[in-house]
Amino acid sequence: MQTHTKFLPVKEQISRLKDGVAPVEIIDMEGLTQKLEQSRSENRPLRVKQGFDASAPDLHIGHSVSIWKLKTFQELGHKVVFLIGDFTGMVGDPSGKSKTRPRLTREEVEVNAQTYRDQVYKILDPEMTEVRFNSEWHGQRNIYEFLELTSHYTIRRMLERDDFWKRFQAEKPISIMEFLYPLIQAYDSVALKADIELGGTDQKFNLVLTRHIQRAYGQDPQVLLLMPLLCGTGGKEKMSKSLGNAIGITDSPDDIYGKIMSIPDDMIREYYLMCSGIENREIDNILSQNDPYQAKHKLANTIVSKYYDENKARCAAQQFLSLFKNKDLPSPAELIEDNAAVRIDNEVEWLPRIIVTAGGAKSNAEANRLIKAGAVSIDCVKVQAEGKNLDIRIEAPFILKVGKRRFYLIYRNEEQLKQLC
RNA sequence: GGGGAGAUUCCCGAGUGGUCAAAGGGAACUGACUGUAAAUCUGUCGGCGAAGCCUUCGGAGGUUCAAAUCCUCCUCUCCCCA
Repeated sequence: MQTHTKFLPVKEQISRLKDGVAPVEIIDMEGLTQKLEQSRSENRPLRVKQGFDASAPDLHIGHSVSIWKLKTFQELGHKVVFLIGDFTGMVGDPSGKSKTRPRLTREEVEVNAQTYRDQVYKILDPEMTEVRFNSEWHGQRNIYEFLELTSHYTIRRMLERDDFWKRFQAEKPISIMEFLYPLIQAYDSVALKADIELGGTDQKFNLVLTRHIQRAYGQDPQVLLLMPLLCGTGGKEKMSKSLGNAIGITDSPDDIYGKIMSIPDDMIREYYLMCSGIENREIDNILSQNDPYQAKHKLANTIVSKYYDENKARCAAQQFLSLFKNKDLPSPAELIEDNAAVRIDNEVEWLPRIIVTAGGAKSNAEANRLIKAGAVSIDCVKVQAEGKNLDIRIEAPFILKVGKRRFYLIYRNEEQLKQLC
Protein backbone atom coordinates (compact mmCIF):
# COMPACT_ATOMS: atom_id res chain seq x y z
CA MET A 1 0.00 0.00 0.00
CA GLN A 2 1.27 3.38 -0.99
CA THR A 3 1.20 5.88 1.77
CA HIS A 4 1.76 9.04 -0.20
CA THR A 5 -0.05 10.24 -3.23
CA LYS A 6 1.30 11.02 -6.68
CA PHE A 7 -1.23 13.81 -7.11
CA LEU A 8 -0.59 17.49 -6.61
CA PRO A 9 -2.37 19.35 -3.84
CA VAL A 10 -5.94 20.15 -4.77
CA LYS A 11 -5.47 23.90 -4.89
CA GLU A 12 -2.61 23.54 -7.28
CA GLN A 13 -4.58 21.22 -9.52
CA ILE A 14 -7.48 23.61 -9.65
CA SER A 15 -5.29 26.51 -10.52
CA ARG A 16 -3.67 24.48 -13.28
CA LEU A 17 -7.12 23.68 -14.61
CA LYS A 18 -8.01 27.33 -14.73
CA ASP A 19 -4.93 28.14 -16.75
CA GLY A 20 -5.29 28.64 -20.44
CA VAL A 21 -8.84 28.66 -21.70
CA ALA A 22 -10.99 28.83 -18.61
CA PRO A 23 -14.21 26.88 -18.63
CA VAL A 24 -17.19 29.17 -19.10
CA GLU A 25 -18.78 27.45 -16.17
CA ILE A 26 -17.82 24.77 -13.71
CA ILE A 27 -20.86 23.08 -12.34
CA ASP A 28 -20.32 22.05 -8.79
CA MET A 29 -17.04 23.59 -7.83
CA GLU A 30 -17.40 22.04 -4.41
CA GLY A 31 -17.83 18.63 -5.97
CA LEU A 32 -14.65 19.16 -7.93
CA THR A 33 -12.69 19.93 -4.80
CA GLN A 34 -14.10 16.91 -3.07
CA LYS A 35 -13.36 14.59 -5.94
CA LEU A 36 -9.83 15.84 -6.21
CA GLU A 37 -9.32 15.38 -2.50
CA GLN A 38 -10.72 11.91 -2.60
CA SER A 39 -8.57 11.01 -5.56
CA ARG A 40 -5.56 12.20 -3.62
CA SER A 41 -6.36 10.31 -0.51
CA GLU A 42 -7.10 7.10 -2.36
CA ASN A 43 -4.29 7.71 -4.83
CA ARG A 44 -6.75 7.00 -7.60
CA PRO A 45 -6.94 8.95 -10.86
CA LEU A 46 -10.24 10.60 -11.70
CA ARG A 47 -12.14 9.53 -14.79
CA VAL A 48 -12.55 12.52 -17.06
CA LYS A 49 -14.93 11.98 -19.91
CA GLN A 50 -15.87 13.66 -23.10
CA GLY A 51 -18.19 12.28 -25.76
CA PHE A 52 -17.75 12.56 -29.51
CA ASP A 53 -19.96 11.84 -32.46
CA ALA A 54 -19.03 8.65 -34.29
CA SER A 55 -20.35 9.70 -37.64
CA ALA A 56 -18.24 12.80 -38.17
CA PRO A 57 -14.78 11.90 -36.98
CA ASP A 58 -13.04 15.11 -37.86
CA LEU A 59 -11.68 17.15 -35.05
CA HIS A 60 -11.23 20.84 -35.58
CA ILE A 61 -9.60 23.53 -33.52
CA GLY A 62 -12.96 24.20 -31.90
CA HIS A 63 -12.87 20.74 -30.36
CA SER A 64 -9.28 21.23 -29.47
CA VAL A 65 -10.23 23.80 -26.86
CA SER A 66 -11.58 21.12 -24.60
CA ILE A 67 -9.09 18.50 -25.72
CA TRP A 68 -6.28 20.67 -24.44
CA LYS A 69 -8.14 20.81 -21.18
CA LEU A 70 -8.32 17.04 -21.15
CA LYS A 71 -4.60 17.09 -21.69
CA THR A 72 -4.19 19.18 -18.57
CA PHE A 73 -6.08 16.52 -16.64
CA GLN A 74 -3.68 13.93 -17.96
CA GLU A 75 -0.74 16.02 -16.90
CA LEU A 76 -2.25 16.06 -13.46
CA GLY A 77 -2.31 12.29 -13.51
CA HIS A 78 -5.95 11.64 -14.33
CA LYS A 79 -7.49 9.27 -16.80
CA VAL A 80 -9.24 10.55 -19.91
CA VAL A 81 -12.15 8.59 -21.28
CA PHE A 82 -12.70 9.40 -24.90
CA LEU A 83 -16.20 8.23 -25.63
CA ILE A 84 -17.27 7.58 -29.17
CA GLY A 85 -21.02 7.71 -29.53
CA ASP A 86 -21.41 4.94 -32.04
CA PHE A 87 -24.73 3.74 -30.66
CA THR A 88 -26.26 7.18 -30.46
CA GLY A 89 -24.79 7.93 -33.87
CA MET A 90 -26.50 4.91 -35.31
CA VAL A 91 -29.84 5.82 -33.84
CA GLY A 92 -30.12 9.29 -35.24
CA ASP A 93 -29.73 12.95 -34.80
CA PRO A 94 -31.44 14.85 -32.00
CA SER A 95 -30.98 18.31 -33.43
CA GLY A 96 -34.29 18.21 -35.22
CA LYS A 97 -32.79 19.38 -38.43
CA SER A 98 -31.85 16.24 -40.17
CA LYS A 99 -33.52 12.97 -40.82
CA THR A 100 -32.27 9.83 -39.25
CA ARG A 101 -28.71 9.32 -40.25
CA PRO A 102 -27.71 6.32 -42.20
CA ARG A 103 -26.77 3.61 -39.80
CA LEU A 104 -23.07 3.14 -39.50
CA THR A 105 -21.66 -0.30 -39.92
CA ARG A 106 -19.20 -1.83 -37.48
CA GLU A 107 -16.43 -1.31 -39.99
CA GLU A 108 -17.26 2.33 -40.52
CA VAL A 109 -17.31 2.89 -36.79
CA GLU A 110 -13.91 1.26 -36.47
CA VAL A 111 -12.49 3.36 -39.29
CA ASN A 112 -13.87 6.52 -37.75
CA ALA A 113 -12.53 5.53 -34.37
CA GLN A 114 -9.08 5.12 -35.83
CA THR A 115 -9.38 8.53 -37.46
CA TYR A 116 -10.21 9.96 -34.06
CA ARG A 117 -7.24 8.27 -32.45
CA ASP A 118 -4.89 9.59 -35.10
CA GLN A 119 -6.09 13.10 -34.51
CA VAL A 120 -6.57 13.14 -30.81
CA TYR A 121 -3.20 11.60 -30.05
CA LYS A 122 -1.68 14.67 -31.62
CA ILE A 123 -2.64 16.19 -28.28
CA LEU A 124 -3.46 13.48 -25.75
CA ASP A 125 -1.23 10.84 -24.26
CA PRO A 126 -2.38 7.42 -25.53
CA GLU A 127 -1.20 5.74 -22.35
CA MET A 128 -3.60 7.71 -20.25
CA THR A 129 -6.54 7.62 -22.61
CA GLU A 130 -9.29 5.08 -22.68
CA VAL A 131 -11.29 4.97 -25.90
CA ARG A 132 -14.75 3.55 -25.43
CA PHE A 133 -17.89 3.05 -27.52
CA ASN A 134 -21.35 3.47 -26.08
CA SER A 135 -22.73 0.54 -28.05
CA GLU A 136 -20.86 -1.56 -25.48
CA TRP A 137 -23.64 -1.01 -22.98
CA HIS A 138 -26.55 0.35 -24.99
CA GLY A 139 -26.35 -2.43 -27.54
CA GLN A 140 -27.51 -5.00 -25.03
CA ARG A 141 -29.96 -3.26 -22.81
CA ASN A 142 -33.45 -4.63 -22.68
CA ILE A 143 -36.58 -2.59 -22.67
CA TYR A 144 -37.16 -2.96 -18.92
CA GLU A 145 -33.84 -1.41 -18.14
CA PHE A 146 -34.52 1.23 -20.68
CA LEU A 147 -37.91 2.12 -19.24
CA GLU A 148 -36.36 2.35 -15.85
CA LEU A 149 -33.96 4.90 -17.21
CA THR A 150 -36.78 6.95 -18.72
CA SER A 151 -38.67 6.99 -15.44
CA HIS A 152 -36.04 9.24 -13.90
CA TYR A 153 -36.92 12.36 -15.83
CA THR A 154 -40.03 14.26 -16.76
CA ILE A 155 -41.47 15.84 -19.88
CA ARG A 156 -41.67 19.25 -18.29
CA ARG A 157 -38.05 19.19 -17.33
CA MET A 158 -37.15 18.02 -20.80
CA LEU A 159 -39.05 20.97 -22.24
CA GLU A 160 -36.87 23.27 -20.25
CA ARG A 161 -34.20 22.78 -22.82
CA ASP A 162 -34.11 25.95 -24.83
CA ASP A 163 -34.06 24.22 -28.15
CA PHE A 164 -37.06 22.08 -27.28
CA TRP A 165 -38.99 24.94 -25.80
CA LYS A 166 -38.51 27.12 -28.84
CA ARG A 167 -39.62 24.41 -31.17
CA PHE A 168 -42.55 23.65 -28.93
CA GLN A 169 -43.57 27.29 -28.99
CA ALA A 170 -43.11 27.50 -32.72
CA GLU A 171 -45.31 24.43 -33.22
CA LYS A 172 -42.40 22.60 -34.74
CA PRO A 173 -42.14 18.85 -34.31
CA ILE A 174 -40.15 17.24 -31.52
CA SER A 175 -39.94 13.50 -31.72
CA ILE A 176 -40.11 11.33 -28.63
CA MET A 177 -36.76 9.97 -29.59
CA GLU A 178 -35.27 13.38 -29.19
CA PHE A 179 -36.49 13.37 -25.62
CA LEU A 180 -34.96 9.99 -25.05
CA TYR A 181 -31.69 10.89 -26.60
CA PRO A 182 -30.32 12.98 -23.73
CA LEU A 183 -31.26 10.18 -21.36
CA ILE A 184 -29.39 7.61 -23.40
CA GLN A 185 -26.44 9.93 -23.54
CA ALA A 186 -26.69 10.52 -19.82
CA TYR A 187 -26.44 6.84 -19.12
CA ASP A 188 -23.00 6.82 -20.73
CA SER A 189 -21.62 8.57 -17.71
CA VAL A 190 -23.28 6.03 -15.44
CA ALA A 191 -21.74 3.17 -17.39
CA LEU A 192 -18.35 4.81 -17.37
CA LYS A 193 -18.56 5.98 -13.77
CA ALA A 194 -17.37 9.36 -14.91
CA ASP A 195 -16.12 11.79 -12.29
CA ILE A 196 -15.86 14.75 -14.58
CA GLU A 197 -17.21 15.56 -17.99
CA LEU A 198 -16.14 18.21 -20.44
CA GLY A 199 -18.37 19.61 -23.12
CA GLY A 200 -19.29 22.71 -25.06
CA THR A 201 -21.69 25.17 -23.52
CA ASP A 202 -24.29 23.94 -25.99
CA GLN A 203 -24.25 20.67 -24.09
CA LYS A 204 -25.15 22.25 -20.78
CA PHE A 205 -28.67 20.89 -20.62
CA ASN A 206 -27.69 17.35 -21.49
CA LEU A 207 -24.78 17.36 -19.12
CA VAL A 208 -26.76 18.72 -16.22
CA LEU A 209 -29.34 16.03 -16.85
CA THR A 210 -26.58 13.48 -16.68
CA ARG A 211 -25.94 14.48 -13.09
CA HIS A 212 -29.54 13.70 -12.20
CA ILE A 213 -29.36 10.33 -13.85
CA GLN A 214 -26.14 9.44 -12.11
CA ARG A 215 -27.74 10.25 -8.80
CA ALA A 216 -30.72 8.11 -9.68
CA TYR A 217 -28.32 5.24 -10.21
CA GLY A 218 -26.66 5.82 -6.90
CA GLN A 219 -23.56 7.48 -8.25
CA ASP A 220 -21.90 10.65 -7.21
CA PRO A 221 -22.78 13.16 -9.95
CA GLN A 222 -20.02 14.16 -12.28
CA VAL A 223 -18.56 17.64 -12.24
CA LEU A 224 -19.10 19.59 -15.45
CA LEU A 225 -16.61 21.78 -17.17
CA LEU A 226 -18.45 23.74 -19.82
CA MET A 227 -16.04 24.96 -22.41
CA PRO A 228 -16.60 27.94 -24.69
CA LEU A 229 -17.60 27.26 -28.26
CA LEU A 230 -15.42 28.56 -31.01
CA CYS A 231 -17.08 30.28 -33.92
CA GLY A 232 -16.33 29.09 -37.41
CA THR A 233 -14.19 31.02 -39.88
CA GLY A 234 -17.30 32.86 -41.04
CA GLY A 235 -17.66 34.27 -37.55
CA LYS A 236 -21.38 33.67 -37.23
CA GLU A 237 -22.10 30.05 -36.50
CA LYS A 238 -20.25 27.66 -34.28
CA MET A 239 -17.41 25.84 -35.89
CA SER A 240 -18.55 22.69 -37.56
CA LYS A 241 -17.33 20.53 -40.36
CA SER A 242 -20.76 20.28 -41.91
CA LEU A 243 -21.11 24.04 -42.10
CA GLY A 244 -17.83 24.18 -43.94
CA ASN A 245 -16.35 26.74 -41.58
CA ALA A 246 -13.99 24.52 -39.64
CA ILE A 247 -10.24 24.45 -39.32
CA GLY A 248 -9.31 20.81 -38.97
CA ILE A 249 -6.40 19.96 -36.74
CA THR A 250 -5.10 17.71 -39.51
CA ASP A 251 -5.51 20.35 -42.21
CA SER A 252 -2.29 21.19 -44.01
CA PRO A 253 -0.20 24.03 -42.57
CA ASP A 254 -1.02 26.18 -45.58
CA ASP A 255 -4.72 25.60 -45.10
CA ILE A 256 -4.68 26.38 -41.42
CA TYR A 257 -2.68 29.51 -42.07
CA GLY A 258 -5.00 30.66 -44.82
CA LYS A 259 -8.15 29.93 -42.92
CA ILE A 260 -6.95 31.87 -39.91
CA MET A 261 -6.19 34.83 -42.16
CA SER A 262 -9.74 34.75 -43.44
CA ILE A 263 -11.51 35.08 -40.12
CA PRO A 264 -13.42 38.33 -39.52
CA ASP A 265 -11.61 40.97 -37.50
CA ASP A 266 -13.90 40.84 -34.52
CA MET A 267 -13.12 37.17 -34.09
CA ILE A 268 -9.41 37.70 -33.64
CA ARG A 269 -9.51 38.08 -29.89
CA GLU A 270 -11.67 35.03 -29.45
CA TYR A 271 -9.38 32.89 -31.56
CA TYR A 272 -6.37 34.18 -29.65
CA LEU A 273 -7.97 33.39 -26.34
CA MET A 274 -9.16 29.96 -27.28
CA CYS A 275 -6.60 28.57 -29.67
CA SER A 276 -3.27 30.24 -29.24
CA GLY A 277 -2.21 29.27 -25.75
CA ILE A 278 -0.79 32.78 -25.41
CA GLU A 279 -1.27 34.54 -22.08
CA ASN A 280 -4.02 37.08 -21.78
CA ARG A 281 -1.70 39.97 -21.03
CA GLU A 282 0.34 39.25 -24.11
CA ILE A 283 -2.83 38.99 -26.19
CA ASP A 284 -3.94 42.41 -24.96
CA ASN A 285 -0.56 43.68 -25.91
CA ILE A 286 -0.77 42.28 -29.43
CA LEU A 287 -4.27 43.55 -30.00
CA SER A 288 -3.50 46.99 -28.65
CA GLN A 289 -1.28 47.56 -31.69
CA ASN A 290 -4.52 47.88 -33.60
CA ASP A 291 -3.18 46.08 -36.61
CA PRO A 292 -5.58 43.24 -37.31
CA TYR A 293 -3.62 42.07 -40.33
CA GLN A 294 -0.43 41.56 -38.36
CA ALA A 295 -2.35 40.13 -35.43
CA LYS A 296 -3.80 37.49 -37.70
CA HIS A 297 -0.42 36.62 -39.11
CA LYS A 298 0.91 36.10 -35.64
CA LEU A 299 -2.09 34.03 -34.70
CA ALA A 300 -1.83 31.86 -37.80
CA ASN A 301 1.83 31.38 -37.07
CA THR A 302 1.21 30.36 -33.50
CA ILE A 303 -1.49 27.88 -34.36
CA VAL A 304 0.39 26.20 -37.18
CA SER A 305 3.42 25.93 -34.90
CA LYS A 306 1.26 24.29 -32.31
CA TYR A 307 0.04 21.49 -34.52
CA TYR A 308 3.12 21.19 -36.71
CA ASP A 309 6.27 23.18 -35.98
CA GLU A 310 7.74 26.61 -36.38
CA ASN A 311 9.44 25.73 -39.59
CA LYS A 312 6.21 24.63 -41.21
CA ALA A 313 4.59 27.80 -39.93
CA ARG A 314 7.26 29.92 -41.58
CA CYS A 315 6.76 28.08 -44.85
CA ALA A 316 3.03 28.54 -44.63
CA ALA A 317 3.48 32.25 -44.00
CA GLN A 318 5.73 32.57 -47.01
CA GLN A 319 3.34 30.58 -49.10
CA PHE A 320 0.52 32.81 -48.00
CA LEU A 321 2.34 35.99 -48.86
CA SER A 322 3.47 34.86 -52.26
CA LEU A 323 0.09 33.43 -53.10
CA PHE A 324 -2.20 36.17 -51.98
CA LYS A 325 -0.17 39.26 -51.60
CA ASN A 326 2.02 38.90 -54.65
CA LYS A 327 -0.55 36.76 -56.42
CA ASP A 328 2.06 34.21 -57.44
CA LEU A 329 1.01 30.77 -58.45
CA PRO A 330 2.05 27.89 -56.26
CA SER A 331 4.88 25.90 -57.80
CA PRO A 332 4.15 22.61 -59.55
CA ALA A 333 6.16 20.79 -56.91
CA GLU A 334 3.96 22.20 -54.17
CA LEU A 335 0.84 21.18 -56.02
CA ILE A 336 2.13 17.67 -56.43
CA GLU A 337 2.86 17.54 -52.74
CA ASP A 338 -0.64 18.74 -51.94
CA ASN A 339 -2.18 16.04 -54.09
CA ALA A 340 -3.48 18.67 -56.45
CA ALA A 341 -1.93 17.15 -59.54
CA VAL A 342 -4.55 15.81 -61.87
CA ARG A 343 -3.91 13.57 -64.83
CA ILE A 344 -6.04 13.95 -67.93
CA ASP A 345 -5.83 11.08 -70.35
CA ASN A 346 -7.08 12.70 -73.53
CA GLU A 347 -4.84 14.94 -75.54
CA VAL A 348 -7.70 17.33 -76.10
CA GLU A 349 -10.25 17.77 -73.39
CA TRP A 350 -13.18 20.05 -72.74
CA LEU A 351 -12.25 22.51 -69.99
CA PRO A 352 -15.38 22.12 -67.83
CA ARG A 353 -14.72 18.42 -67.69
CA ILE A 354 -11.14 19.03 -66.62
CA ILE A 355 -12.38 21.28 -63.83
CA VAL A 356 -14.83 18.65 -62.65
CA THR A 357 -12.22 15.90 -62.80
CA ALA A 358 -9.85 18.06 -60.80
CA GLY A 359 -12.53 18.69 -58.19
CA GLY A 360 -13.02 22.39 -58.84
CA ALA A 361 -16.72 22.00 -59.52
CA LYS A 362 -19.46 19.46 -58.97
CA SER A 363 -20.90 19.49 -62.48
CA ASN A 364 -20.02 20.65 -65.95
CA ALA A 365 -22.74 23.24 -65.61
CA GLU A 366 -21.17 24.64 -62.47
CA ALA A 367 -17.75 24.64 -64.12
CA ASN A 368 -19.22 26.50 -67.06
CA ARG A 369 -20.71 29.09 -64.78
CA LEU A 370 -17.40 29.61 -63.04
CA ILE A 371 -15.74 30.13 -66.38
CA LYS A 372 -18.38 32.61 -67.41
CA ALA A 373 -17.92 34.45 -64.13
CA GLY A 374 -14.23 34.84 -64.88
CA ALA A 375 -13.19 32.62 -62.01
CA VAL A 376 -11.04 30.26 -64.02
CA SER A 377 -7.55 30.88 -65.27
CA ILE A 378 -4.84 28.82 -66.87
CA ASP A 379 -1.26 29.72 -66.04
CA CYS A 380 -2.44 33.12 -64.84
CA VAL A 381 -4.44 33.88 -67.96
CA LYS A 382 -8.13 34.29 -67.38
CA VAL A 383 -10.22 32.00 -69.56
CA GLN A 384 -12.55 34.10 -71.67
CA ALA A 385 -13.95 31.63 -74.15
CA GLU A 386 -17.37 30.15 -73.76
CA GLY A 387 -19.28 26.94 -74.29
CA LYS A 388 -18.01 25.05 -77.27
CA ASN A 389 -14.72 26.89 -77.61
CA LEU A 390 -13.35 25.36 -74.49
CA ASP A 391 -11.46 22.41 -75.79
CA ILE A 392 -7.99 22.43 -74.36
CA ARG A 393 -4.99 20.76 -75.89
CA ILE A 394 -2.74 19.51 -73.15
CA GLU A 395 0.72 19.84 -74.59
CA ALA A 396 2.56 20.70 -71.42
CA PRO A 397 1.37 20.64 -67.83
CA PHE A 398 -0.39 23.80 -66.77
CA ILE A 399 -1.73 25.29 -63.61
CA LEU A 400 -5.47 25.61 -63.43
CA LYS A 401 -6.89 28.12 -61.00
CA VAL A 402 -10.53 27.98 -59.99
CA GLY A 403 -11.84 30.74 -57.79
CA LYS A 404 -9.52 32.36 -55.34
CA ARG A 405 -7.82 29.47 -53.73
CA ARG A 406 -8.17 26.28 -55.71
CA PHE A 407 -5.16 25.37 -57.78
CA TYR A 408 -4.56 22.23 -59.78
CA LEU A 409 -1.67 21.01 -61.81
CA ILE A 410 -3.06 19.45 -64.97
CA TYR A 411 -0.85 16.99 -66.81
CA ARG A 412 -1.16 14.18 -69.27
CA ASN A 413 1.49 11.62 -68.43
CA GLU A 414 3.94 10.76 -65.72
CA GLU A 415 6.97 11.83 -67.76
CA GLN A 416 5.74 15.38 -67.82
CA LEU A 417 5.54 15.24 -64.07
CA LYS A 418 9.04 13.89 -63.66
CA GLN A 419 10.45 16.71 -65.75
CA LEU A 420 8.89 19.19 -63.39
CA CYS A 421 10.39 17.75 -60.25
C1' G B 1 -61.81 9.06 -31.92
C1' G B 2 -63.67 14.03 -34.22
C1' G B 3 -62.50 18.80 -36.64
C1' G B 4 -59.01 22.19 -39.01
C1' A B 5 -54.17 23.57 -41.29
C1' G B 6 -49.90 21.97 -43.81
C1' A B 7 -45.30 19.26 -46.59
C1' U B 8 -42.06 23.59 -52.46
C1' U B 9 -35.13 23.63 -54.68
C1' C B 10 -29.21 23.89 -49.04
C1' C B 11 -32.62 26.82 -45.20
C1' C B 12 -36.90 30.21 -44.65
C1' G B 13 -40.82 31.09 -47.88
C1' A B 14 -44.21 32.77 -52.42
C1' G B 15 -46.74 30.23 -56.07
C1' U B 16 -53.60 27.19 -56.67
C1' G B 17 -53.89 24.39 -64.47
C1' G B 18 -49.94 26.70 -69.34
C1' U B 19 -46.09 32.87 -69.34
C1' C B 20 -42.60 27.62 -63.71
C1' A B 21 -36.29 25.23 -63.31
C1' A B 22 -40.48 27.83 -59.95
C1' A B 23 -40.92 35.14 -56.77
C1' G B 24 -38.44 37.14 -52.40
C1' G B 25 -34.93 36.62 -48.39
C1' G B 26 -30.82 33.98 -46.04
C1' A B 27 -26.59 30.90 -46.78
C1' A B 28 -23.03 29.65 -50.37
C1' C B 29 -20.06 30.58 -54.67
C1' U B 30 -17.98 34.27 -58.14
C1' G B 31 -15.99 39.13 -60.11
C1' A B 32 -14.48 44.40 -58.47
C1' C B 33 -12.51 47.04 -54.33
C1' U B 34 -9.30 45.28 -50.10
C1' G B 35 -5.77 43.09 -45.49
C1' U B 36 -7.93 35.80 -48.82
C1' A B 37 -11.32 40.97 -42.94
C1' A B 38 -15.73 43.92 -42.93
C1' A B 39 -18.92 47.06 -45.74
C1' U B 40 -20.48 48.04 -50.76
C1' C B 41 -21.44 46.87 -55.82
C1' U B 42 -21.74 42.75 -60.27
C1' G B 43 -23.02 37.95 -61.45
C1' U B 44 -24.35 32.80 -60.39
C1' C B 45 -27.07 29.44 -57.54
C1' G B 46 -31.03 21.26 -60.75
C1' G B 47 -28.63 18.33 -64.86
C1' C B 48 -27.03 17.36 -70.10
C1' G B 49 -20.72 19.83 -74.45
C1' A B 50 -24.46 26.47 -77.20
C1' A B 51 -29.73 25.25 -79.27
C1' G B 52 -32.95 22.11 -77.58
C1' C B 53 -33.82 18.41 -74.18
C1' C B 54 -34.12 15.77 -69.30
C1' U B 55 -35.22 15.45 -63.93
C1' U B 56 -37.41 18.22 -59.72
C1' C B 57 -42.30 21.00 -55.68
C1' G B 58 -43.66 14.56 -49.29
C1' G B 59 -44.95 9.24 -51.91
C1' A B 60 -47.97 6.24 -55.42
C1' G B 61 -51.68 6.41 -58.99
C1' G B 62 -55.35 9.32 -61.98
C1' U B 63 -57.85 13.55 -64.90
C1' U B 64 -55.94 16.86 -68.90
C1' C B 65 -53.11 18.62 -75.16
C1' A B 66 -50.81 20.62 -70.49
C1' A B 67 -50.15 19.43 -63.31
C1' A B 68 -46.10 22.29 -57.83
C1' U B 69 -51.29 23.70 -58.79
C1' C B 70 -57.30 19.44 -59.85
C1' C B 71 -58.97 14.10 -58.06
C1' U B 72 -57.96 9.34 -55.18
C1' C B 73 -55.12 6.70 -51.84
C1' C B 74 -50.77 6.67 -48.71
C1' U B 75 -46.77 8.75 -45.44
C1' C B 76 -45.39 12.58 -42.20
C1' U B 77 -46.19 17.29 -39.25
C1' C B 78 -48.82 21.10 -36.45
C1' C B 79 -53.27 23.09 -33.96
C1' C B 80 -58.19 22.57 -31.55
C1' C B 81 -61.83 19.26 -29.22
C1' A B 82 -62.35 14.39 -26.74
